[in-house]
Amino acid sequence: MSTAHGARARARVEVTAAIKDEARRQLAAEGAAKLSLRAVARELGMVSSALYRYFPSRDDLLTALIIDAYDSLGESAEAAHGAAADSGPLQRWIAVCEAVRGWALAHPHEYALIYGSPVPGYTAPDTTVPAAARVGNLLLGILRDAYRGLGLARPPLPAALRPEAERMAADLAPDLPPETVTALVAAWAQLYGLVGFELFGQFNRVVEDRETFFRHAAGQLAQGVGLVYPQRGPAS
Amino acid sequence: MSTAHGARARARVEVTAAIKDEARRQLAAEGAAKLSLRAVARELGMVSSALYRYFPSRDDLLTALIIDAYDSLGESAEAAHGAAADSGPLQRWIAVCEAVRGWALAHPHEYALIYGSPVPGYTAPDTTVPAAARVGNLLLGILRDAYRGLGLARPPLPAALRPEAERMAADLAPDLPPETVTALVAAWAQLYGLVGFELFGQFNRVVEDRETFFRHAAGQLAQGVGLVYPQRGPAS
DNA sequence: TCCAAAGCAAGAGCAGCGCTCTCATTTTTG
DNA sequence: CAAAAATGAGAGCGCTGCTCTTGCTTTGGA
Repeated sequence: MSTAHGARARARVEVTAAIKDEARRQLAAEGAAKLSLRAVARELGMVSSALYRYFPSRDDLLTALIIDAYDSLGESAEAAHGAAADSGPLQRWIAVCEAVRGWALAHPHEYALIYGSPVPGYTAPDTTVPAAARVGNLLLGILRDAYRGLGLARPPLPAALRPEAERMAADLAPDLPPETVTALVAAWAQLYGLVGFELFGQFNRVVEDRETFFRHAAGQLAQGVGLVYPQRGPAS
Repeated sequence: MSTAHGARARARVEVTAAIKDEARRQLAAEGAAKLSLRAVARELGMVSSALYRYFPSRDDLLTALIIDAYDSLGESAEAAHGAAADSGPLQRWIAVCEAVRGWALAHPHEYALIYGSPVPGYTAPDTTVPAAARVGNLLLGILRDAYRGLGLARPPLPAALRPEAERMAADLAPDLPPETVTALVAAWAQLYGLVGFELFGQFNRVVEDRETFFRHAAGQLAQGVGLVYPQRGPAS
């Protein structure tokens, strides 16, 4: 159905892909701010106006790149998780965290695109949500496995936060304790704080051995979500 | 000396301030990417080329705004810390964290400017370092007080990280244990992860009661640096 | 099979941008 | 008081995102 509509449709997906490829190259080389539709068109041997047949605006091109970046990051994390499938939850947690960091260091501009300052006036369409959730779901899965296996330590929860914690748990993982889900959301944000600080230069002149530092911090995050010092989990 | 050089020098600082004020207004209104020298000049009733007598480039204007933003954030944090001066270290820690979050929510574009994706090709000059360090120094001071008073729990440190931890401690706070300094650096990055995720929309459809969530998370960070469950500190 | 409809590339053009250069005017300084 | 420095205005260069019109090609129904 999607590939049957003749030469024209096939050419369209090819050109679309070529535009995204060239845009990604410019993004990696110069950053999102210097991504220019005209430059992309020039490099592809087309005139700039022709490009608008494929992406109605520069922001739409960026949106496409954002979704691809989320997916690329998600794939990296999932691959790392798969490679550590035989290890314990703590090792898999750390493997995923390190995959996120590794991908970010390898694709700094794409990371900045998805986790840095949002483009002004630009709000990510709902299309990006599933791709953006992949890493979170991966971490959630690790916690689920651990919860059903060895059990999870349950970080204490202040009374004021309990309603919100139960709401989040109902939304994200009804089979996990609210304490765990809340701790995961916090750890998730904190993970990106660590990666972002390293990537955006905030660790310059502060942290030198960043690899070791990050591995340790990832382990601390794991402890925060109850992955360390496991105890028998209470009945769900 | 600095104000004595006649009307021209006085006019210069006034015009410089006016430019920065107008630029800050546009920054708050539209974000850094849409900050235009021409628009600033237009609003000030001058021609765009005249503006280059005060800021040699758009990036230099941004640098000035960055330093101001760091200082504004630092002042907010210090004020909050001062207001909580009579409270215990944990309360002061949380007060500073909440001040950071509050400032970020009140000045989202300025926060994005200093803690979001760096401007492409732009590397912050060393001028920004002291201003950028103010919040960190504040948190460090809280830990120092606690360490000298009730004492701090000392988070465990893996052997692989010990050399780096000792180096960081020697650089940042030779009077504090390496475990504490390492934990602080991590908590510092994680704090900005939490703030950034909320600010940049990553918590949309995930966290609703963000105030309560953040307060809890800040308390968890405090625990991570040893501020909770204080025990008699060992000899320094 | 033919023809209207739709898809597409190209070019010209608009308004805006950062930035540079020149020129006249004003203030400061030796 | 004259030389030097600072300042503002204007024109202009090359770039940007984006729109509109003009022809050409592919497509799908009669």
